[in-house]
Amino acid sequence: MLTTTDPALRIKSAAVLMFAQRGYAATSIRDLAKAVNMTNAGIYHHVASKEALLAGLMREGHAGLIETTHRLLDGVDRPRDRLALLIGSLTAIHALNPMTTRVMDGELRSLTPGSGAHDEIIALRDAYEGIWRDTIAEGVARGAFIVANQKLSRLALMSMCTGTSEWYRPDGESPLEEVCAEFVGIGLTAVNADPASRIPHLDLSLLPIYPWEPR
Amino acid sequence: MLTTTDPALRIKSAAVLMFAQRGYAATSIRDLAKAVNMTNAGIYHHVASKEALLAGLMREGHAGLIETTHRLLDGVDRPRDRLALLIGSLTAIHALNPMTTRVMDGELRSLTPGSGAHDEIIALRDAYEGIWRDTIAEGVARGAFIVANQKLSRLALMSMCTGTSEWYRPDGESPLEEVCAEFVGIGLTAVNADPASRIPHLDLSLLPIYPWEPR
DNA sequence: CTAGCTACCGAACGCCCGTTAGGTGTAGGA
DNA sequence: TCCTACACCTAACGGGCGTTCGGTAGCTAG
Repeated sequence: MLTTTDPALRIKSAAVLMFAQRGYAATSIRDLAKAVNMTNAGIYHHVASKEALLAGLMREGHAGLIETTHRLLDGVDRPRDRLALLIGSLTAIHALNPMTTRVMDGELRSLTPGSGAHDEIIALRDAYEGIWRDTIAEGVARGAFIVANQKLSRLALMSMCTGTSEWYRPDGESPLEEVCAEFVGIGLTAVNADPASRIPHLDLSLLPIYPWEPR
Repeated sequence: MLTTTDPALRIKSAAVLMFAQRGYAATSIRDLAKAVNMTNAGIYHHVASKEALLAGLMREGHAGLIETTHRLLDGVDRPRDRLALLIGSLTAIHALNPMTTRVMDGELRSLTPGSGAHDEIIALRDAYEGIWRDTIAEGVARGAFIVANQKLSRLALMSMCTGTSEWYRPDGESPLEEVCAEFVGIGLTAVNADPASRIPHLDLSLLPIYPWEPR
């Protein structure tokens, strides 16, 4: 329950929390309504359907991730620096928005296959993965990375980053900067990138905290 | 739908498939019954409840993982070798049993909190994580590993391994041996283990394929 | 031939689901 | 003062849910 006045945002906030914790299928409109002090019918004044609510969260989530990533990488040329920013930002966004990213990463199966929303989210996810794919391919082509299998390396690194939303706690023992630095270090050595030269600084304040992410 | 004659096993097999693909909450007993050519009532001759079915899969899954791990590590003394076996086996078990491991990793939230089953699975999961924790701590204590933060390194590596169940395909471009070798390499360099000495061989045929894992 | 067991089925129980139709109250502008 | 727009409500719809009860068909042992 958030202190925002905008009811649509309060609904999104409660929804992303419950979808992340119990799962979409296990969350009823009535549960959601109770969390924002409405009746089930009241929800439908702000939301077309339960599935449209999920689709909206996932669409805006992915769009924000892609937009932020393009902004961060803009003007960065060296593959090693680009990969460092990809690893750091994906990790940090998962740490800063655990509920939203859990829904983004885990609830694709809850969108009706073949519906426009389903295809749209898949396209967004593929677009994001394409940035990683291209970055690694470019690094290998330029001789900046040496890997046995590009796809394997990418999947290993992305799993490591996305896993962050499952365990990171802001009041835990390791500050976010340390997590990102550690993961960037692991990632760069995993692709045999030059370990000597400086790693570009990642300004965490440039990363999105989704307005509906529960506080 | 499996060709086994044992109906209890056919139910487990269909259940783990549907739980992994749609999620526990989105799978009904009637769906499950249809998949094994029974009526909903017929299921209850073999299973006490829907939740007991999930709990059984998770309990036996974790128990098999822990038992296999202890067997693999038995007699292996050097932390570097132990960690290599942990990484390789966790990766391979996720690749060989994608449905079971997805349920094990993702459906803990579907067990009623405070129920015996819920606490039991948490204890099993903690026991398994303890093996990793102890291995890394021992390696650091003995000077075999150098890490900034033990918990961070463990979580990064385990996320990488468990992610395998989400993307690995037996008919894909990389054979399982390559995946394991690659991940072991990434993991050992992540903890700054001695990169020179030989990595112990992991016999994939020693790893469990759960009898209910769909084929 | 019968008794008992296993493996089911048909029908129903009470409950909860997503969604909708139609109404109510309130706030702000003309 | 009336009007419109918004933000919600009560009540209900058809349907699916997990689960249970009371069977029944088929097999095996005595």
